[in-house]
Amino acid sequence: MAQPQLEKVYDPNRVEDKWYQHWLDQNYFHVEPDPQKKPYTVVIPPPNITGMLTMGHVLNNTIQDILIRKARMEGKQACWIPGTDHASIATETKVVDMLMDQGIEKDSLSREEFLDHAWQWKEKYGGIIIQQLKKLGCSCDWERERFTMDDGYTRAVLEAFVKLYEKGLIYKGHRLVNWCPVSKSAISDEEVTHQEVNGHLWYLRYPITGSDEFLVVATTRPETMLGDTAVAIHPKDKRYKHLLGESVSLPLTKREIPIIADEFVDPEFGTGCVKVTPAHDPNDFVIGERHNLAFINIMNADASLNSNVPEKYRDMSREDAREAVVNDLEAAGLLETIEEYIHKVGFSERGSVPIEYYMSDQWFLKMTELSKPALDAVNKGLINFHPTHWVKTYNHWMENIKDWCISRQLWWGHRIPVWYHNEDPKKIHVSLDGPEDKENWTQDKDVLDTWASSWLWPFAVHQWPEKDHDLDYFYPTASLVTGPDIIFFWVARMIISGYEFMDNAPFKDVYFTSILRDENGKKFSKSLGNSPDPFDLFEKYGTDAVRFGTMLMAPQGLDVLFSPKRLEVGRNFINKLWNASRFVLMNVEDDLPVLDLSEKDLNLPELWILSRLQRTIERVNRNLSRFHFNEAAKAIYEFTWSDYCDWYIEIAKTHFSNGDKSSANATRAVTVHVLRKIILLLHPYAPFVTEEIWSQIKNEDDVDAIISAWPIVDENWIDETVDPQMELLKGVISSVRTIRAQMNVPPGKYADMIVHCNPKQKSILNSYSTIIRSLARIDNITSSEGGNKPLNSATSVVDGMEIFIPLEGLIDFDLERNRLQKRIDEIESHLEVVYQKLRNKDFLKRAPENVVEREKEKRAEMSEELKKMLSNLEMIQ
RNA sequence: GGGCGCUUAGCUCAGUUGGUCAGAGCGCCGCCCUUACAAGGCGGAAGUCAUAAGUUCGAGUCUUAUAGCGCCCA
Repeated sequence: MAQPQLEKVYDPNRVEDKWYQHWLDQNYFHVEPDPQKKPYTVVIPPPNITGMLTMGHVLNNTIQDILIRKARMEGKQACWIPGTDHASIATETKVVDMLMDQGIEKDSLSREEFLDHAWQWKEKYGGIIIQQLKKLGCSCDWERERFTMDDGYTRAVLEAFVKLYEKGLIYKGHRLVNWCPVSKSAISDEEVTHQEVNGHLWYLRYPITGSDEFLVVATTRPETMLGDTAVAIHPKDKRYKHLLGESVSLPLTKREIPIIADEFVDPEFGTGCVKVTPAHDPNDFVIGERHNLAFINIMNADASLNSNVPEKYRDMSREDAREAVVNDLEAAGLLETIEEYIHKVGFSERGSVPIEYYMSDQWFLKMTELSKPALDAVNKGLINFHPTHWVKTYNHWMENIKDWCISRQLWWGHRIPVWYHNEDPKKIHVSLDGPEDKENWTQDKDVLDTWASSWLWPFAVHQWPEKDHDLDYFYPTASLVTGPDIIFFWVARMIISGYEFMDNAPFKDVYFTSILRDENGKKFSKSLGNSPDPFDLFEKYGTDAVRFGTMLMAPQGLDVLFSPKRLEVGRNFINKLWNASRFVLMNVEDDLPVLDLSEKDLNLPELWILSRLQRTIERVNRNLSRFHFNEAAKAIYEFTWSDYCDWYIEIAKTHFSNGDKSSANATRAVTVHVLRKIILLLHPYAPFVTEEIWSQIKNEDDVDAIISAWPIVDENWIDETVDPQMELLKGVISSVRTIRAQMNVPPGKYADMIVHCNPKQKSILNSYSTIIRSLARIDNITSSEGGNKPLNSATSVVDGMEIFIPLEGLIDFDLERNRLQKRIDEIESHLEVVYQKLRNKDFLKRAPENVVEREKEKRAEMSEELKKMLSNLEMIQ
């Protein structure tokens, strides 16, 4: 026997970096177009350069790695294109904070100076997450790494803008937009999240001009009253109808504002009178346009109040202004009452503060026409969502799509390629390189929304819009793996841009991952601090275990309650596999058996495990092809642990020790063969440990696991007849073990077994008696077709066979009676169900024949077992 | 208000097109350091498949309603 070449416990730290470096050295991850081979492309959802690896990234990128590694093993040109995105708002915020720490105000810098700092920051920190993806084992084609602000990519982004502008799809508008006071920029509808907050409803009295009376309006935002330009009532509201055409005197200001009627007003809300602030509320904006009201912007970019409000309130923050306004109104006796009020407030996703609605000049992209081919593609099945239920969400958004505000008041990003003539700003120039006489023009100060660059990702990672061999070969991509939280931000828009610019879908399948939550169901988030650091987990369990464990616990389409404890399953499995491999290596001769299995005369356990292996390969492939990663993982897990380790290897031990060289060698060959297939099936999930084990068990001239041929089903090894035979063997062994355990037979004591069975069963038992003796700890096996039942025995019935274990002196008859009675009750209740079906004439008439047949068999089998159990019980009464 | 999803063992979840006596991991109970693995082995206990009705010969699975929970959109 060879010495074990593997350590007793798997040590991930010893092998992970070694193999990753080896793969890089061999350049396995890089591919070039090869017309002889099929491409399989995945583009990474580019992580943000400010980002650090989270468990969400682990989940997402492990899945992509699984797809890519499998495709590579299948001999495809598997290309996983990595990269990062520049994240305008997030990065600019980081850089501004960093400068602040150095005592530098952003406003004191020129745009160029600021961008210098930003690029420096990017060089320093922007690559961290890429390094982290390498630790995770991602087999990306690093030679193709892209960044959304690379020169080439930038050209693509600007080119797309110009093309859309020239088609008349981009326009500039003075509109009310979502405004983030922290970033001091517009943000898109998708970047606003609505949350319920406990607020108040303030009832304010507005004096009616020329009267002693008041009109009372209710508002959640009293400070905005400084920008009111009307009070509105419902046209049919009898309470107020007589006031139409009158005006009120707006408190705290000296302005007279009209009382108007508008259908939009809900007479049930508050008093039925609403204040109208057209420059700060989307509904009021519409009313303002309808009634030609004044639009008074009362805020600065940071949401402090501007010079359009009375001096007293100028430069106050909106929070301070609210307090001051309420106090002053109260002092003036104009505050009627305050109610507790729960309402939804829009928050800036980045700034985590309530957004403002803010009037400003912004660039918009018309979406309605653009979205049509993308909507069709998904509904016609040209693009498949997994799970499919996301289609409805997609459709709903696409069918109600609004124009996209693509400008951002930031410096870090793609500067909008629009120039205004210095003499006449109405004259504009839109092009990639700008006007020739640049000195007469001024470029737009704003940059584009980051998503307006990443929506081009599947083709802009190549040389688009240049003619490009790589683009031709690698586009469209195969699958996209991403979180459902960015279905609108990114997925929908990529599909739109794919059809607009490439006239083709960017991918065929979209897999939406689970959302990870903690044990209490809270979404992992930075602000809650409930997100585990993946590197702690890699350290504790090993990267493969984290990958495999995560895949095992991530169901399709549902959220995952993640807990590090659940990764123990993964770690234990990796360790189990490791030790099984150790065992195999300890039991093969110095040179591994090179055997042509088809020439061997194999025994039942060998035929069985090979047949089970085919079923497992089939199950893994089927589930991977339908993106059920957890079920494929489970198939590998169950086969390896339950079939291979618990049964086959235990059986193999008896062959290794019983001296028959030819059968031992056949067993060795099968043992190694099956293990190799397991290793290859598992490789995409757990690349490091499998490559390590593979290096020990492969044939000398075999290539590395990462490029070995992916296992496919070999029909020759599927044998329908071996399963029932093996089940018989396993059933006998299990049932003896159960008797032993329940009768407290000491593990070291071997018992005898007497079996009453049919000739066929007898033949199986005789052929494999060594196995039974070893696994069930039996001395002598006596089998006959019937005869006297041995006394003082524990009994059980397996597949019609009666098993007797004589336990003179050891048997506790009370225990045994209870045991038998319990089983009898069980059979009787099941049998009753079967009888009910078979008594039902409709069942006999309408159910398919094989189903009826099966019920009849069950009736026969269970009646037989019941009869035997009853008579055995009788014996010990 | 509209949409989507979920409810199966103490916990976390599987469960293909309706048809084995409903499964796994963790936890729990008993025995075992059996020369790959105690991160292990063997055995065991544990479920009215949320509730109600319907379709069907037959429902965890299909339909409808109800309740509870979660998410998205307005």
